[in-house]
Amino acid sequence: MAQAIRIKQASPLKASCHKCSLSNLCLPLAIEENDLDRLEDIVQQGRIFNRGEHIFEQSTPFRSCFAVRSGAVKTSIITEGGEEQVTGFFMPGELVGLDSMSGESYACTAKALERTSVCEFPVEKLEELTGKLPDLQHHMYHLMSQEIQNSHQLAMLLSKNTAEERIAALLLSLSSRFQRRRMSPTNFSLPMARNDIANFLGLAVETVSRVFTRFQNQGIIRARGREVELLDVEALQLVTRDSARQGG
Amino acid sequence: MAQAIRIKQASPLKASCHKCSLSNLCLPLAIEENDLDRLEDIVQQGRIFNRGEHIFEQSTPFRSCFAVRSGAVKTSIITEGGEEQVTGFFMPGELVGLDSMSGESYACTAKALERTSVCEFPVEKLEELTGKLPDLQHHMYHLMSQEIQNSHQLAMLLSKNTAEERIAALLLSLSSRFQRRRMSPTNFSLPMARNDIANFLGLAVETVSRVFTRFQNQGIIRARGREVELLDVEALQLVTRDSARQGG
DNA sequence: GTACGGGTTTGATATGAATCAATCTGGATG
DNA sequence: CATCCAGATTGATTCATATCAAACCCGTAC
Repeated sequence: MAQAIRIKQASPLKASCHKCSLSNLCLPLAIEENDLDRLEDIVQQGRIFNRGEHIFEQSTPFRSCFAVRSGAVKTSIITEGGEEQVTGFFMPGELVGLDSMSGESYACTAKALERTSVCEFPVEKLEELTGKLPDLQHHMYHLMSQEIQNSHQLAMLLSKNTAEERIAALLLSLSSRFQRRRMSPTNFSLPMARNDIANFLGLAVETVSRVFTRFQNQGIIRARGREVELLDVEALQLVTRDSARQGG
Repeated sequence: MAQAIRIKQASPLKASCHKCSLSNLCLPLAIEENDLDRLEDIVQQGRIFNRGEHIFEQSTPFRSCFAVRSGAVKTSIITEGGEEQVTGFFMPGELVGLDSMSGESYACTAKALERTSVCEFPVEKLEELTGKLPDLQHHMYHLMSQEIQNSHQLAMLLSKNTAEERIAALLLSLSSRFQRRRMSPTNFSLPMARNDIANFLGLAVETVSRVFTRFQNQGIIRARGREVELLDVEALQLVTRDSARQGG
């Protein structure tokens, strides 16, 4: 018993990227096998967060980016008026905090949507390392620009698409992300509440609820609480492209 | 005299960051005086674009980022359906193309809104250089995360704010950006058409027009075509905060 | 088991902005 | 100078979604 504790003390914070099952999704995917050690040197095995706990909070000093290891994370910004705007959902292998690399403090709050574990990358060390490993630097640029594109995509969705289109798009996005993680793309459990979906997509909760039931009545999905089954993926894709049909 | 010419010939494509009046806004602001040469080594003085000309086009091979030198640029993405979504406006000193650093091809189209000159930074060389200059690398991270934040801010505006709030926010954003460039913050000429504003803010042109006249009738602004005068900046700020007042 | 409460669903009504339809303006062109 | 045309404005009507209000569902606590 005392020994178990001892062992933990021996390498208390280091995570193993070599052994990590997410290495093909997360930062390791960018770098050579023999450079992995250097990444491991700077990674810290973060602690586990229970549902609802903050991983970091807006306006507190910015120290690290976090890779989701298991669970799910939601990021949001709070306005002066106290309103919340959900800016993203993050699944295992995805990096949270890239939007904060511009300043002294976090630009958003990150919250665990379920029991979640993360790996922590202190920025200073990360920047130092990316200066030495061009591939890693390149990958960081890649991730950040991806994040910009995602956000533009979201803006597009918000400004041009109907409630149904937005929700279909979200379901499909989640679906493909589950698939990349080798989970069922048609049968999954939403990590977030209706409320978060509504906020993220710029809708009222009631509207989200209504669209879910409408889709259900049309036989496109089956939804019971957070459990969702996509019965007709093609139909969903058709919904998202409806705007295109009319527009072009 | 002959000497002045000689100097120009010696570096036909090279831009002078040393002498550039935008050096306190653009990439040079990040780096030491004595490293400026290395930045100059990779910059190419781009050509001048007339109103409406493309600086780069979506889906064509991604080669470079561009700093606006004079004029103004609009970026937009085109959907499969052919719809356009304006994703941003760029003023002198700002870097265009950061959202494309993730892939082989440009993620958006950049178009000159007026007669515009740019400096070109080939990505390969830029990445190489940022690997050597930590300050420059840091600044790139800074710019990209800023871009993410901007985009989140836009998403927020689109999902939570009324037409009036969105337009007030845009006017204030432009105002402060003009100010940073030592131009009047209250008296400027909009580089973009109403149509672009509408598209960017997720509104119909008619709505933009109506809000402009409404603001005008309230004595908050004066607008004649693209010429705009902000008569009551505080009132504009109040408009943007109205949502906060009600929400919190 | 019963009571509680957050999250969700359903229904009725209100509303901001889109859409449709003219009209207007001002700069470019012959 | 008259014509043209894209962009901008104004007005009337429609519509998707917010809002308000109530009921429901289910896991948790007592």
